Amino acid sequence: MSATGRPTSRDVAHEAGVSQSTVSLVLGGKAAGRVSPATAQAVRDAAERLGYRPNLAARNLRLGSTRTVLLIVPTLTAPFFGEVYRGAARVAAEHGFGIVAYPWPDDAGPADSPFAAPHEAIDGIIASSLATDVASEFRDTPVVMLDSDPAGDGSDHPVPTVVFDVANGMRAVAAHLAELGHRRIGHVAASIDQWTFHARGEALATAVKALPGGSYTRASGALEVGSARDAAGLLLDGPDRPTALVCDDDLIAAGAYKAARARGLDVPGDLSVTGFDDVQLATALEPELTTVRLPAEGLGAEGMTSLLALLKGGDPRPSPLPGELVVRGSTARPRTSG
Amino acid sequence: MSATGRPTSRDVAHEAGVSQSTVSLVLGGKAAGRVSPATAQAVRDAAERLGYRPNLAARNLRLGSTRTVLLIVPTLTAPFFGEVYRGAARVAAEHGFGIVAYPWPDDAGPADSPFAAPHEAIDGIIASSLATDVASEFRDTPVVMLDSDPAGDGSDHPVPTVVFDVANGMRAVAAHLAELGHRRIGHVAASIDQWTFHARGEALATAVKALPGGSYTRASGALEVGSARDAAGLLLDGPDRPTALVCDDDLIAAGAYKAARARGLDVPGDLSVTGFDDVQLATALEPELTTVRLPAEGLGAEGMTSLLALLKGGDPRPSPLPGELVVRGSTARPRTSG
DNA sequence: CTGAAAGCGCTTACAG
DNA sequence: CTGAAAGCGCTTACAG
Repeated sequence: MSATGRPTSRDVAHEAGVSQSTVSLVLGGKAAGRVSPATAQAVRDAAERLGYRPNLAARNLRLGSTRTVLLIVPTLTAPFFGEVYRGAARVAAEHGFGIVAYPWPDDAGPADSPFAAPHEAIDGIIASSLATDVASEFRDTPVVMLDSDPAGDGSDHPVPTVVFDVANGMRAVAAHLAELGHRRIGHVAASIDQWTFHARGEALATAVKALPGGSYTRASGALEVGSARDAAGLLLDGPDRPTALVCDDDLIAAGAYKAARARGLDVPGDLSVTGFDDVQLATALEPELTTVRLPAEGLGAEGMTSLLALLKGGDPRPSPLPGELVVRGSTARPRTSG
Repeated sequence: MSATGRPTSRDVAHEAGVSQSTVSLVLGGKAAGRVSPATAQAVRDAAERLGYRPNLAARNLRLGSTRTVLLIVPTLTAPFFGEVYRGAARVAAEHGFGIVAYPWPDDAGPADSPFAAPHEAIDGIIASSLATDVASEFRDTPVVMLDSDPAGDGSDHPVPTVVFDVANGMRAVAAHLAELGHRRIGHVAASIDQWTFHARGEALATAVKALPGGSYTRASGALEVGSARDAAGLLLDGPDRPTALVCDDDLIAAGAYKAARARGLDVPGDLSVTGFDDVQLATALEPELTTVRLPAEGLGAEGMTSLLALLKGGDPRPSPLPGELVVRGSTARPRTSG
């Protein structure tokens, strides 16, 4: 056995009384028709006795591939990214790949790029909800972007990008509110410079303004309850108070609830509120939140599928993933319909 | 340049007109006093021109260490684990280690153990909130457990374990409620077989029963809003309705809010409610939730510190991390004090 | 100050 | 059916 105490394939070979290459063949599953069943069994027994596990660094070096993909997310602290991971991991597992999650740049503390980290031994990258220009940091590593501007950074080397069809989701929200009779619609926006929020805002403004008698007002704040409450308050205290508040995100909707309650407004009696994403919070709130469910797991799965295609030399062009309006208790006809 | 297109240290050597070992010395930061500044600079320039990045599989194989630690968590979909990751990653980065997150067994889909995955090339494992007996799966890989039974599985080979002092947290909740005048206290428990929930329940029951006139009732449900609402409802509909509901978790408290509202009970006027964890939801609720803040980031940091000690051959015995009672709007004197 | 060489533990042609 | 050998790209004594 080696000095470190960890057995190698040589140790197994010695134990089984065969050559090291035979061990490799057997344990690599390439023994069929090349090694006698008895020998193969002896090798497996020896490996078992010694508690042998192959050294992956050696295998990776030899094969020039790690069958591992790095999933870069802005934070692990949002449930959304856990679902993205799950979807990517499922597809990866079906193809013998593993996924490693890497929060960057936020959670990691000292601004170390993924390539300062030891996980560099990877075949490809899925980057979620990051600015498009980070793709250039990855040099020649194949990369797929998630939830980013599909138009890319305008470079001549477009990166495959999987997005939600958030515009359509916002149009569904606007249509739902319009059907209930709402015309004065306030938008509590996230003041975050990300493609998805720009797309949400644009789609909503366009849809509301296209409504006969539609009026669109807007205030924005950080993606955080207190800030969202203040932004919603601005809209509620302004002239021509909106009868409905469309929020860029479920957490922002929680802030809108607080602003409403602080002013003695009942949701949905006096004010309808909608969210976006449909995270767990949406059903924890009272009343439960009308929102747009985004298939986060599907995003991860589609991202991994595209990356696999890319690794095979293909040129994937993923289509946007549709969201789904989920109507719950936070929307109703406006008291003074008009 | 190699056939794969990725430059190696040989390529850099050739470009710079030096030997491969000199390249390794320079780029490995071991050139001081051994390589002339001019040569060193030539090497760095050549590496830059070629876009050279070292092959980590080769380095790992040579060094026998990956300086990478696997963080195993039951799910990535809870914000709690994101914070654990952040704490562990911070300490790891300070020591030149990287952290790789691995959800297991839940999120990964097909029940593949961490050792079926390609990430096996690791130096150690931090396992959070898993059953203690999984530690035996890891054979000779150094492992530290987080948020698990500190007594271990009773084997002769105890695993270093970092926990929160949840018992003390529950005692603080009980003391807070007792001081407000509550005596009939209901416990909405999580029906999950994990050390932390057993410890929470035991500490609360003991503390309440020690109160003069104290009465403890209990109902349990899954860690999910609807199930928590039903469990809380059971307690509220029973004889001698409790004046306060102590919940095992913030999400369960959201369920308790719903049960109260469904019965026309005001929180905190008619019913005080407390949570545990202090996740984002706690301040998104209305009223904001009195709860116990658990230092999740500290748990990750302490776990990594213990693992580093273990890797150095030490015998770490981490102490429990204290929680902190955070009093907000969901607790008040009972209407009929006594 | 610099280079030739050994070797980490695998996989896979190749020879027998 | 089995084994000897090359080589993946590094790091690090060792020799000069």
